[in-house]
Amino acid sequence: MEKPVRKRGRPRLLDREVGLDIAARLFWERGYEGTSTADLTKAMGINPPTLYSMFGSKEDLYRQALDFSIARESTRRSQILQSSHLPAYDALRLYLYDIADGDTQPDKPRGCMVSTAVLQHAEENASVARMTAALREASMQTLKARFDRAVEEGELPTQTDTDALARFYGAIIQGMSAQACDGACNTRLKRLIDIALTAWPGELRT
Amino acid sequence: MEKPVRKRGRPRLLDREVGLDIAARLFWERGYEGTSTADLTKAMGINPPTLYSMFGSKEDLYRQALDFSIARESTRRSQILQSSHLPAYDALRLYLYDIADGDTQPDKPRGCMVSTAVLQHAEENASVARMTAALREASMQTLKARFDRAVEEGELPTQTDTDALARFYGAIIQGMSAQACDGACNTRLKRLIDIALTAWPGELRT
DNA sequence: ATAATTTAATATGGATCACTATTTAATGGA
DNA sequence: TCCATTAAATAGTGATCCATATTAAATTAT
Repeated sequence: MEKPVRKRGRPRLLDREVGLDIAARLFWERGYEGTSTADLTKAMGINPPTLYSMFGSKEDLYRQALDFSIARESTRRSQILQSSHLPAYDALRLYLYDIADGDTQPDKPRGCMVSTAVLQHAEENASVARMTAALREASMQTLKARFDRAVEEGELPTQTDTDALARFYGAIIQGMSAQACDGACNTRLKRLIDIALTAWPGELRT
Repeated sequence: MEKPVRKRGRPRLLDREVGLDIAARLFWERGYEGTSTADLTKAMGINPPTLYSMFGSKEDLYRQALDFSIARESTRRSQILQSSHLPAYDALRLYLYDIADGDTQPDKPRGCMVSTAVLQHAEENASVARMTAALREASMQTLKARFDRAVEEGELPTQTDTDALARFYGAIIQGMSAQACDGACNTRLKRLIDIALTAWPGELRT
């Protein structure tokens, strides 16, 4: 961790990560198409040219904001899910609870930022939609990998369709996120999770 | 059914219901914000003033297109769900399968048109979002009412939290619709449903 | 035929969209 | 001090957004 050596030239008024955090929140609340560059520059307190020199384009900024948010919070969630000393069932439960609770910041929207992002979209935004779809697919594969491990470790029946099971709990995350958009509180989301967990096909070693 | 008595004046080139069907499909694929009035007029083969004289505004058209689609297809689905000679479990299964299959028309998108509509949105579209959220809530209440009946008829335990159960299967529909947007086929959606049905807390009289 | 009625087409309005060419300001180094 | 460097601010760009005032066309009634 270097001390930020001041380069020569005019100093930046906006920290890059602060900007990404603001952008991520706006995109999360309003969606990609519902967030204008004017919204973004206003929220960041900068002028349009600054936004474009820092982040490239609206689409580039969206990618960077997603990467930044995922890197920051998905790391914790992945650790919960992959934790080697937790049975798969408990890891899944804590993983889902974490999504229901959302960030520690109270004004931050609950649910998952990518699970319902850019589902319907204008043709011109197809590339953005492909990106979010790929992130969702990756999330499904992460769940599947954990379930495959559970099969190997005898926590799930050997004939378990782990792919289908991953897409089922992926659907739960997507449904939770949709209902969070509609204002559902986290206790309500956790009731939803509790029901979803009764579909767990393996033994419960809790 | 009256024969369409020709009124005097220039005849319409576009049938109202044909226009609503075209609009519904576009809004479904691209979302409310992702569909422009230019997209709509082009697809209907009309000019902007015709669209506004027939439907009022973009938002009015969206409401009418949703009402039209719901009236046409939700009637069948409601009949499946409310069918008096079907156990609640089977009614629910057929109801969900119907959503997974989508319309008979092959090019029509699968999933539910409202379950993931206008979740994130610009502030200026808040009223549209409130409408779709209200439709989703109504759909949840429809499920809950069916489950309440199932409790009365002894198909579900008396202590069943029917509200939570309705929101769980509502989440399934939302997750299905999201995955359908990402290209999931109906057999994959049905596998998802089959897992969700294992969370059914009552007896299976099938 | 002419009028009355209804709808369609032309042409465009103001606002906002994502984005940028140019100029100005603020720093460190020589 | 003066320059090189870096970033911010000004002031827009053409395109597209939703919507409409006005005119032209197509029909029935008289």
